[in-house]
Amino acid sequence: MDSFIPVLKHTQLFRGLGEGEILALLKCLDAKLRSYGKGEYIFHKGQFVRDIMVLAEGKLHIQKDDYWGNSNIIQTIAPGEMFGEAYAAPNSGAMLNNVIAVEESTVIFLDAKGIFTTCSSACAFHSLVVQNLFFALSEKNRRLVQKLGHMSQRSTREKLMSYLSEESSRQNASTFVIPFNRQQLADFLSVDRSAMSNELRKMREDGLITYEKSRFTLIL
Amino acid sequence: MDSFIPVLKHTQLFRGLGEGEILALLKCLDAKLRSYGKGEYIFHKGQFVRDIMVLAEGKLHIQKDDYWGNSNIIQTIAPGEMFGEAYAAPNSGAMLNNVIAVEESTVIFLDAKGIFTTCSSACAFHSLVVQNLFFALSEKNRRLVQKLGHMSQRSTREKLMSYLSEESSRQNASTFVIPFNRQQLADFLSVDRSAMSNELRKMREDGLITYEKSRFTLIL
DNA sequence: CCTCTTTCGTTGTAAAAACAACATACTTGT
DNA sequence: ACAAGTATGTTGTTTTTACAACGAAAGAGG
Repeated sequence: MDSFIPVLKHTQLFRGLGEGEILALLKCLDAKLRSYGKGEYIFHKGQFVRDIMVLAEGKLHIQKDDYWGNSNIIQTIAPGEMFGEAYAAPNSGAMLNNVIAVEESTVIFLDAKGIFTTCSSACAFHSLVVQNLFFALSEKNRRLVQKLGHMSQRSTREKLMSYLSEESSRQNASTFVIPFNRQQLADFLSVDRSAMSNELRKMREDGLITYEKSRFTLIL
Repeated sequence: MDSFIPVLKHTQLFRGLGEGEILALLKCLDAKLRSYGKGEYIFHKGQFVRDIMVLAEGKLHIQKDDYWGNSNIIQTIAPGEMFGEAYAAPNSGAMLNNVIAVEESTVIFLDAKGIFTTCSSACAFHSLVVQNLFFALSEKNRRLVQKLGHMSQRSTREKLMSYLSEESSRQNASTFVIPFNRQQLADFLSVDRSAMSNELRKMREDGLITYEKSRFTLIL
């Protein structure tokens, strides 16, 4: 566990805290580690969760899968990122999505109720953590709205342009790498993979973009 | 302003606080009132906001409008509900959507930075407000994910079923009234109104639903 | 009560997406 | 290096959606 302190130090949740404070907090929050293999489920839809999780290493997808096998990737989680905060509040109900490891991953579990109750060991930094948590959730919120912005586009091409534009401005470069393969990008945008592949080709023919694998360049 | 205290008492933000405490907080947070006519904009996309707003009366839509005149209703706001919390954090960037009054409405503005800094008048309940804020944001988060669930459905029929099912279970009744007219529902689900109307008829013919205006009944 | 405006349903057509099927390229493990 | 499995691109067909146009119904205001 201690080996992940350097990672934790740079997470949104523990921003502004020293190593000693983090160590104390981990105790307060009854931190637990668990590892997952590629393709393994961290959570199934319908499960009840009262922990807040931080990804220590690897890569996760939060996704909604339907009866017919269609997936929709709600969000990707990179090391240092948090997930499940939206379920930390009491009366949050069951989880609405699946959480899956897309690579070998290690997850840190923190007891959520410890965050809202002042702990015995007099952690004065609790309020800072709550504030950090709030900021993180607020950022996630804005990201969800961004994604809704892509999904609300009517055509596949518009969805792609919306997503690629955002990614370009987020990475502040006209050439950038996206964290998806084709199937995953299609799942993320909720479109058919082959149709999307086709549309990408047309967009390239129309001189809007060039690409190779997951590296895209927006033209003009 | 004082006339809205009873409303505020039952908001998520001020849950658990007495009237006196709310009154003190309103002072702390430099509360301001403003009224809007039907169709008037509360915020335009691109604006910077550092306030948290509570709707005192009326009805609002948070929506994304594109260049070609398509709207996408991200969320509807009812009296007592809060909006803009996702922009309360510093470095939140500009607002991504428009906020529009769909009826005559009154909005309360609260200075966000007052919430995170301890105030001079020693409001001990600040931490409770922060916690309330967190819970509210977390619920909004889950609602956004729900909406993403509808939008990720491939066909109009599936989108409708997804939305109507949720609304039915949320209102805990097989017959229920939705807060949209046809155009608004179409905007909410990001589909064409006439095509949606058509699909609704087919669904009725197929014995899945009945409806009249905004009152729907799920069959079986 | 009448007129003007908005909402809702209906239809036909053109465009787009889903789907299925397959070829090719690329990975991974052995 | 090989084989098996996975990812990507391509194409044709079927289904669905967007769009446009219009008439009927409902509502608002004088």
